[in-house]
Amino acid sequence: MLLATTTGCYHVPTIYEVAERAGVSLSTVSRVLNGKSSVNKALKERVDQAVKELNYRPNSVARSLANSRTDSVGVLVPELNVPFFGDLMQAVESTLRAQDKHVIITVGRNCLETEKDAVDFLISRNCDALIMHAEALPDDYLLDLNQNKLPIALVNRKVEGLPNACITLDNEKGGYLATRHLLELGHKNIAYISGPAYKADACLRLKGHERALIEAGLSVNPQLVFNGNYSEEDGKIGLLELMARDLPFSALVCANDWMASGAISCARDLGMSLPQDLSIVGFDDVVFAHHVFPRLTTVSNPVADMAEMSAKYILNKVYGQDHNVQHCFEPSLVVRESTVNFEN
Amino acid sequence: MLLATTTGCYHVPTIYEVAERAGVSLSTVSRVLNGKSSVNKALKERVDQAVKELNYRPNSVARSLANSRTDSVGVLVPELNVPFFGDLMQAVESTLRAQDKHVIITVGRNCLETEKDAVDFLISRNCDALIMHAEALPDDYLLDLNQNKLPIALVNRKVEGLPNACITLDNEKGGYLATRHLLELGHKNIAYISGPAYKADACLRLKGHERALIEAGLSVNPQLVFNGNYSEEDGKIGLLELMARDLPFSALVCANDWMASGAISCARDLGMSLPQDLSIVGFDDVVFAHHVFPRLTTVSNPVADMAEMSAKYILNKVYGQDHNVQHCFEPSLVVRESTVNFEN
DNA sequence: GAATCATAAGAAACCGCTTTCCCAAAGACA
DNA sequence: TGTCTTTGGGAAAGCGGTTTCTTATGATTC
Repeated sequence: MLLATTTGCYHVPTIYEVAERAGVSLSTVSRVLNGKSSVNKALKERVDQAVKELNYRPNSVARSLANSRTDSVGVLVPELNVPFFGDLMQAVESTLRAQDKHVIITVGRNCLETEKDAVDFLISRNCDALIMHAEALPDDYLLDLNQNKLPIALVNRKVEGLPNACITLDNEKGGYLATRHLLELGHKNIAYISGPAYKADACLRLKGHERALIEAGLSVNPQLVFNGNYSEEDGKIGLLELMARDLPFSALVCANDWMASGAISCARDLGMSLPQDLSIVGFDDVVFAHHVFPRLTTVSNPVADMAEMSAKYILNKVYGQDHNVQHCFEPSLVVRESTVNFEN
Repeated sequence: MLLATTTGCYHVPTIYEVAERAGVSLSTVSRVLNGKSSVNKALKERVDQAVKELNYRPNSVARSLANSRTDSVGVLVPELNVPFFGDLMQAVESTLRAQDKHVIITVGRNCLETEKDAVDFLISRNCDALIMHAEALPDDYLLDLNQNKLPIALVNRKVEGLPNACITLDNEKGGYLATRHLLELGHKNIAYISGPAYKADACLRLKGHERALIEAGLSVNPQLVFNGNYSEEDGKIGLLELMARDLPFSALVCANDWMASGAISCARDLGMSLPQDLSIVGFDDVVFAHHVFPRLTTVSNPVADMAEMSAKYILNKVYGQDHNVQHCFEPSLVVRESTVNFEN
């Protein structure tokens, strides 16, 4: 408990008061607290005792000023109210807080200006490092940041020149798994709604899809691919467009769960019965994937693991800890009820 | 741009260097920067010029130490990866950041110990104030905090003795709206899956439900009420239990969307066709409410507005700003496809 | 027993900024 | 013109720690 004073305010004890109570100098107190230098056992005990009696807690601001470390890590995510990024933050926050670091979270909104703003803001708060899920910032910018001695970790993004900072998913394999699953169910005509072509993950997922087709001896037909922008709306538009092209397909891979959800709504609106008329696979396995009907078969994206790893990387890099760091993660297939054997 | 030095490191300019370059003392620079005291116009211009040339940014840590304000607000939410709290954080973060404050986010996990831990942590980071969606912390604890001169704002919670700090929803009205909607559709036998009885919002929602029934001249039958814990699982259990009681009901109100989603899955597993066999209303209108099938009719919870308001309250209270603060918010009905006229 | 060397604790500088205190210059007034 | 206020800027004292530098003490060596 803090000590009440007559003002009704609560006085926060300083290191001076601890030193006085313990009858030592404040440098000794500091040494005891940080344990970096050896201190006589008797003195140490007196200090510990005083700390306990006063319920002393070092002032984190003063400490930061003195050793130019804030014990804070800036986090940049596109949105806060999207479960995928929620998982990311959850993992980062708990990993760092367990080591007494804290996170300062900012939002980038997939917009270059907002992301730059956010990074400026984090820099102005003297963050020791940055963990980012950056969508719009160009590679050069990230390289610059890092060269300015601000350690960064990038989740879900690969930047040439920053091999260590990047924690990524094997997106190609994910795309491959999704399509191979459908092939194994007997589907031969598989449509694909991709993410935007300028995003590396979208390209890799598509590439994996194509590899699966080729391995199965099938041809890749660009007419069966639609380029969306990862939004629910584009799932709808994509399905309509693909159907308008008049090529038959019995299954559909969507490059994320949002588009899959949009496609499902759309299919139902068109009077199709799912999954019999159309098998659908998503990607990411976000929270709501099992809320959609039929429950979505999808590729899990271990974003929480990746986020935890990014935090560990920072703990190593900035705070001298020693965790094992894995840079590339494997996706896996989660089979639910939106895919079914091809019947014909 | 920062200035490169020969070490490859980047030197961050201090207020001394600004003063030197402008040919004034550092107190003058400080005065110009904070604008609290009048400064000769010519000097001010020289300082501004120097600031620009050096790309000077005040060190936030040193500033905090000197004026014992960190310009940071601690935020406590139960989970990060739940859209409802995502909305809350999004609103708080953007409102505060627009005023150059930052948020430090911590997670409480609906657990007393974790919540206390989180608050301790936030206090140790010298937050200027706390915004909380506290689930487990008792009222006394919150009163204590506030009396210790740490301003707090409570979202979605009413604590006697802290009338100003509480930003709440009219839950009673929400429960009323949900049930009245069903009554207007002709339903007479309406079951209810409640949240835990120890939560004030759950009780109020139930009370609203009962008021609607009474206003319609119907009786309140406790046999048609099940007490859940707001989890998806309890939506399932609740529906099964209610059906086992063998009283007919054509509609169901769930005290939140998660339980509604659970009930929907369960109903479908039981072979019911929705919404014909059972109309279901949720509460909160979380992101996935329109992903479930049938799309969920629910009561919207303006959590983002409430969160923004809590941030404004703190801006007023701690940072001397002057926003209008509204303490009680109104829910509204969102009609989708999970409710339908009672046919018989 | 004197000289050498660790070891540990205290004194003081420092981190970068705010703010009080003080004094000089300028304006107001008689 | 001389005194009294204002006004505005500089010097310096914190804010609460860390860390370097210095010195006192006791242990080790010859």
